[in-house]
Amino acid sequence: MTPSSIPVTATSIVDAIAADLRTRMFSGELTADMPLTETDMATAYNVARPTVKAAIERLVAEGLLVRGLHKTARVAALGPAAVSDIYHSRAYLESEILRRLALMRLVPAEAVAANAEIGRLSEGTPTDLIEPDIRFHLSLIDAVGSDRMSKMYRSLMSEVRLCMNRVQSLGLLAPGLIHAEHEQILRLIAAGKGDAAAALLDDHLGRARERLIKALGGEAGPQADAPTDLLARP
Amino acid sequence: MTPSSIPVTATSIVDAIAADLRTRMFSGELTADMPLTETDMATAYNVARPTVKAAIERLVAEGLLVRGLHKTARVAALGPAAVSDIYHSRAYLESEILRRLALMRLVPAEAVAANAEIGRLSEGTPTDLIEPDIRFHLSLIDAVGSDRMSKMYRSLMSEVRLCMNRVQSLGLLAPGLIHAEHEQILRLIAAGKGDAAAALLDDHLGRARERLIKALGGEAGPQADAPTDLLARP
DNA sequence: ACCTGCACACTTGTTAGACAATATTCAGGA
DNA sequence: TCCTGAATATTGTCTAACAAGTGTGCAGGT
Repeated sequence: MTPSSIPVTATSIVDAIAADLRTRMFSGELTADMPLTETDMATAYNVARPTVKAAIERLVAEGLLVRGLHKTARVAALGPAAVSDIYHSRAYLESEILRRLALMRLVPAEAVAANAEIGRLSEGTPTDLIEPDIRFHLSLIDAVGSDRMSKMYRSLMSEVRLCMNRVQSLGLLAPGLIHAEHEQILRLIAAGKGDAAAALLDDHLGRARERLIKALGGEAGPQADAPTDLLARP
Repeated sequence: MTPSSIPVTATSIVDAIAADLRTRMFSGELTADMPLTETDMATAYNVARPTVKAAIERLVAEGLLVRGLHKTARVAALGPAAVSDIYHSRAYLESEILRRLALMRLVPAEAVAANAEIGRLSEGTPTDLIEPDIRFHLSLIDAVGSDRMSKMYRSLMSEVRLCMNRVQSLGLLAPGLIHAEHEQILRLIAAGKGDAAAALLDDHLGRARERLIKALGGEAGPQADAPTDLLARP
């Protein structure tokens, strides 16, 4: 009796609620700083309070929600400092990955496919770009086959998505330019030029970071975080 | 009224139990594959079952415990494949960090102090080396000032500690050699030679990984994981 | 007008007990 | 021997409740 290739998904209620909250946060239905009271959510989902409590605690561990002792959980309001940290971390992880891929001349097919999808987008569709862009970067990480690296990068990307829902309407993404830069990165990997690929990715993510910070700052977000930038690149 | 520099620590029972379990796992009191039944732990800690349940779920999220649906949680048994993944991930994160530090010629004082502590150890004290060694590597990561990078690396190091309790008695660590390699890494950072520092760290962690895998394999650990190695370094 | 202190409502932390669903174990039969 | 099925153990979830902490608003005094 050979098992089917599609794995059976035994999912608990807590998993389901956490997943639903995630998608609702990514879709922008749950905006930053919105309070998520346990009793309210318990009635809304028709489950007991401990159940939603577990789901909330899981999302807090992921960094998507924030809460203090005896305080109600809120959707994480990622300020400029947090966005800076997230994108710098992305650069740290992914640039090293590019060096390793370049050593092996390994260009993941999934990355090529995702970037081709970006190339087919017209210039006027900013939001549709997010998903294939995430797939592009994730496929590079996944290509090295490290479960932990993939998990860490996915965690960073979930925070990115949380920011993105606030700037979805802004046309700050240029599909053509991004497509070209992605292709250049893949070319450098294929040529074994790890240093150049890492440097280009640094610029690529650095510009995205600056655009995102500017977009978030323009809406007068929470300036509570220390605005001190991380290490400067020469 | 300026707040004191030491932050107030409001800790819940769940936090305390999770912390206690962590230290007991690191100390080797809780060995690999040891089952942690919720009811047993509830009576042992004199708390209700949901409380220990929350603590268990937190440790599962950290990767220190593993559990399936309706199955009792067990201390993670990190096999050769997991150790390989952990150390490769460490190398990915830390080598990129070394490049950034080298660009700024930034040698963290804490790293110097930790390595000096290693230097003062005699050759015959293997277990005392673990703590300052961890401090050395953590201080390098912390020096870039990224909360997320620090958190991710700390997560990896907690898994390392989980392995270490199984090979504590083995004298597979040579303080003199490790001290010398650490000092060489710091020298390369001070000289701005990021590539060389990253390469040396790769060797440093690579050898530690091989020794650890050999030590774990010698005790006939769970060979369940796929033994396929990750990307080879040329 | 401003600050202090207190009572109140709201929310979370934790407990107790219970039932359902699933895993594991072990005994019995083909 | 191997498979089947019941009994046990353990977890998932719920209900109800109390304890403890946070924040708010109001009264009172300076």
